[in-house]
Amino acid sequence: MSNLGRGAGWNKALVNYAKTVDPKRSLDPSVLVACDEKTITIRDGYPKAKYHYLVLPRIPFQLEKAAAVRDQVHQDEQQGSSKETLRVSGGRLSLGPSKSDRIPPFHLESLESVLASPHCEQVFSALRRSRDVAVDLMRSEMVKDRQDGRSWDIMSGFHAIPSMEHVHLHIISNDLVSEKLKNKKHYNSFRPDLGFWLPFEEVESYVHQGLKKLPKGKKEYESLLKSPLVSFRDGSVHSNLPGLKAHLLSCWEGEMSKASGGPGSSPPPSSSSTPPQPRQAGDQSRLKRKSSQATSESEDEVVLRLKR
DNA sequence: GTTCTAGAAC
DNA sequence: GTTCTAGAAC
Ligand SMILES: Nc1ncnc2c1ncn2[C@@H]1O[C@H](COP(=O)(O)O)[C@@H](O)[C@H]1O
Repeated sequence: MSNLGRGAGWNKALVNYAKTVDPKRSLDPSVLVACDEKTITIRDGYPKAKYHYLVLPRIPFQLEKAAAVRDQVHQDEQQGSSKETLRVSGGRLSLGPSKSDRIPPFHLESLESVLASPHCEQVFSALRRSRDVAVDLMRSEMVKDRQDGRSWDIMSGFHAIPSMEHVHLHIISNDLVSEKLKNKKHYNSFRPDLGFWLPFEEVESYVHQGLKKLPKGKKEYESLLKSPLVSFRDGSVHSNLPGLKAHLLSCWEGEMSKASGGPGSSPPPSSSSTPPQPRQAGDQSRLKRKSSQATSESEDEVVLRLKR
């Protein structure tokens, strides 16, 4: 388990987390945020903002039987199979969990494979539940960490083309202020207004519409990562990363110091953001300036301890 | 000379 | 994905 960052197997780290049998026992509390029957939420190992979690469907992922039959019906309809086949698969007699009641692990390899899976509704249903929990936990953590008890926008979404194996939902504070944000690809992959970042609700709506793949192709998404360094805050263009990072820090500090609507006031807990309209390079705006462990029976077992 | 980017890693 | 670092850019 030594080659986490570099070397062969670097892209398997999240699969290992997803396979954890007893996360509360075997994962360090500094890593584990929460878990339930279907998902596990961890802290991102290289956070690209002040707060950054990952929600992973667990392996094995147990299917709800009634829903699994619906999945099968849906799949059969799409494939035009006979009702005879449907009766056999849907009417199978079985008692208790069995291997055939689990999502085949390869369906969970990536966002693309989840979308293509007949079980994507169940995966997204579990992700939504855990997303909501994770956002609440992150907000609590923000409040706890600040003397003034403020919190700010939290985004949840996917990278259109992920690098790490196993589908993972990013939950990330919308500041993008982090020492670990080191290159253009990092920034553009989380820029909410570019198109590589896919808000959770957007992908969820694809699932509900029955769309089985993303609207754009791989090459198209990848080309977005090479876009110039445009601030998601005000559309300003930056000629290098250190300059952009200084700008992002000052924007966040500004947001934190401006007058608020009162004690405890914070932005609505929406997880998407509405960015400003991109501004044309060359106009007169600022350009290129140098530089508590839950007990066993709860639905969502919250592991993150919130100190008062 | 220092800062910054971007490609190799067996 | 990360780390390391050569050499481009300033
Ligand atoms: N060993 C690791 N442990 C925890 N998180 C990781 C690890 N390696 C990479 N990550 C994170 O996994 C995420 C993968 O992002 P992506 O595949 O681009 O959606 C990134 O945010 C990384 O910081």
